[in-house]
Amino acid sequence: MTSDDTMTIRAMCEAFDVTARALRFYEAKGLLSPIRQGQRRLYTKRDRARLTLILRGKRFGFSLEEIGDLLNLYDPNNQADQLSEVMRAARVHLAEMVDRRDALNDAIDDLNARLAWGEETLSKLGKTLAA
Amino acid sequence: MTSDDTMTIRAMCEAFDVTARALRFYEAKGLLSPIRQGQRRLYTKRDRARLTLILRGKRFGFSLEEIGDLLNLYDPNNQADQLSEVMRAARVHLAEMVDRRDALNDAIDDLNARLAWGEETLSKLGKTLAA
DNA sequence: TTTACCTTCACGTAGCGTTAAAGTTA
DNA sequence: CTAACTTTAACGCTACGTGAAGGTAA
Repeated sequence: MTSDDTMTIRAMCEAFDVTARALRFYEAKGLLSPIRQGQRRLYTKRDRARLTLILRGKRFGFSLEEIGDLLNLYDPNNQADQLSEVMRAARVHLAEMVDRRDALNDAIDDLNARLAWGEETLSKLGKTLAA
Repeated sequence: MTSDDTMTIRAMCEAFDVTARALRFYEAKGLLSPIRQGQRRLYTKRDRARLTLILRGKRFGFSLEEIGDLLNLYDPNNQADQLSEVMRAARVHLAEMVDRRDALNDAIDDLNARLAWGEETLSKLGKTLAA
C-alpha cells in the first residue's frame, strides 16, 4: 500500500487471495476500474470495496454479470429502493441456492444407497467366488 | 423403436429427455457409438444402457470424462475388482458433494442473515425518512 | 545487465445451445 | 414439390488458467 492509499496488482492478490488474471478479468467485465500509472494498475480503496463485494457475491453464487448489476445499484446515493432491489435479487438467488442444495442432498442420499448396495453385492460376490 | 431394436436420434431425445446436440456431444466424447444407416445415427440398446448410466452419473455430479472411465470399467466382464474401483471413485465424489453442500448451506445461512439485516435496516430507514 | 514484475493477446477448459448451410426422406 | 428431419461445422457462453512475447523499473 503506497502512501497515496493505492495498491499494486500484486498487493491486491495477496490481500484478497485472488490471481492477477482474475483482477484483470473483473476489470474487463467492468467490475473494477483501477487508475493507471503508465501501464501499471493502481487499485484505490473504492476498488477494494468493490472487490470485497465481488468476492462476497461469488460466494453467494451470483454470476459476475449479476454482481455487476448489484454494484451499480450500490454506487449512487444508496436509498431504500436501491436496497429493496438488491434484496429482491438476493431472495431470488437464495431460493435457487436452496433448490440446488436440496437436489444435492437427494443425489447424496441416492449415491449413499448405491454404495450400500455395492458393498452388499461385493460381499456376496466374495462368498460366491470363495465357494 | 424400429423392428431391429434401434432408435433414431429423435426417439432417443424423447425417451431420455435430452437434446440431439447432447447425444452427438456424448458421441464426440466417446461415450456413445450409435451405428449408422447412411449418415443417420441409430442407437442400439447398448447405447441406451450407456446413456442411462451417463445421465445417472451426471446427476451424481461426475464429469463426462469420469463417466467415460466408469463406463469403460463396466464394459468387460465386470468382476469384484471392477466394482471396487467404481465404488472407490464414487466415495471420493460423494465426499466432494458433501463438501459442496456444506459450503452451500453456509452461504445460505449467511445470505439469510444479511437479508434479515437488510429488512431491519429498511424499517429503520423508513422511520428515518418518515420523521 | 540481470531480475522481477508488469503488460496485452489469445487459446484451452466443460457442456452443451444455437444458428447456419445443406443433404435426405416421406 | 414440400415439409420435416437429418447431418457437419463452428461460434457463443462462464470464469478464469496458462503460456507467449515483450515492456519496464531497480
